[in-house]
Amino acid sequence: MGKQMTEMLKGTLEGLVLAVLSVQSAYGYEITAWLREQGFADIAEGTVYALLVRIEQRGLVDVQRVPSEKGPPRKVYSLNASGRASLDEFWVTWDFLSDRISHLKPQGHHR
Amino acid sequence: MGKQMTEMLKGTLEGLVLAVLSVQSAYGYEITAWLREQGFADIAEGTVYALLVRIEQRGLVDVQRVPSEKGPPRKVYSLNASGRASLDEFWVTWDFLSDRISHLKPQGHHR
DNA sequence: GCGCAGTATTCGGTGTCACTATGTACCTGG
DNA sequence: CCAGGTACATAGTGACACCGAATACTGCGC
Repeated sequence: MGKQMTEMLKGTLEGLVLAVLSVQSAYGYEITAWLREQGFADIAEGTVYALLVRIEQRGLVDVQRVPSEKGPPRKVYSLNASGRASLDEFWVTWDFLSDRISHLKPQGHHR
Repeated sequence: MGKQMTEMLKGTLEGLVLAVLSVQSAYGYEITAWLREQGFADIAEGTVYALLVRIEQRGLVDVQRVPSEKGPPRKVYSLNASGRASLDEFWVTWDFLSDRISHLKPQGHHR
């Protein structure tokens, strides 16, 4: 992963995960695998777990331990009301930032 | 500034500044003022100056001291070849990330 | 002439975040 | 038994934006 990507993920990775959880509950290993499929090939497992611990401690998600047939019990996270509010905020912030940045992109002005 | 914005600016602020400098050379105070006009109202002056020092040390910009009629001499930064390369990289990273994130954005109207 | 506001830059300390590296634990197949 | 996939946790590191304060140069009003 490039250094630029590492820095750019700060803040956005949390939104990304919240957005995923808003669609469907999921557990850490699953989310990591999904991110890798999406092209975040080098995302570190530890990063995702740490993020999940963080949003749990902030009360943005509810957790349920679910036994797995294939390994240790899973911690399934689901977005709660606080989490949805935080996700809404994320979209506002993202829209603002992405709007400002797109204005600066050379291709932004068409021929 | 919201905490979300603070985190999201990590990595993107540098790209933002490089993009500004690709249009025209500028000095710190000027860049800060411009950012504030663009809606980054609470951007910290110290943040911009620290960023400029950083990209100077990485050799992405050339610097020229220019006397000011209104205060102490200005440090005018201009993007060099390395800086343009780094900016190109930034756009690649940005496009990738913003593409993944936009896929997750609910385009509907339900919540 | 003196303080004050606007201009312009610098710097030490803080908190947050992604990454690295490693460890633990559970299960199945060879 | 043990190798490999599944699943989670965490101590330490580095990078970055922020805060607060300091420094310095100028022109203006009093």
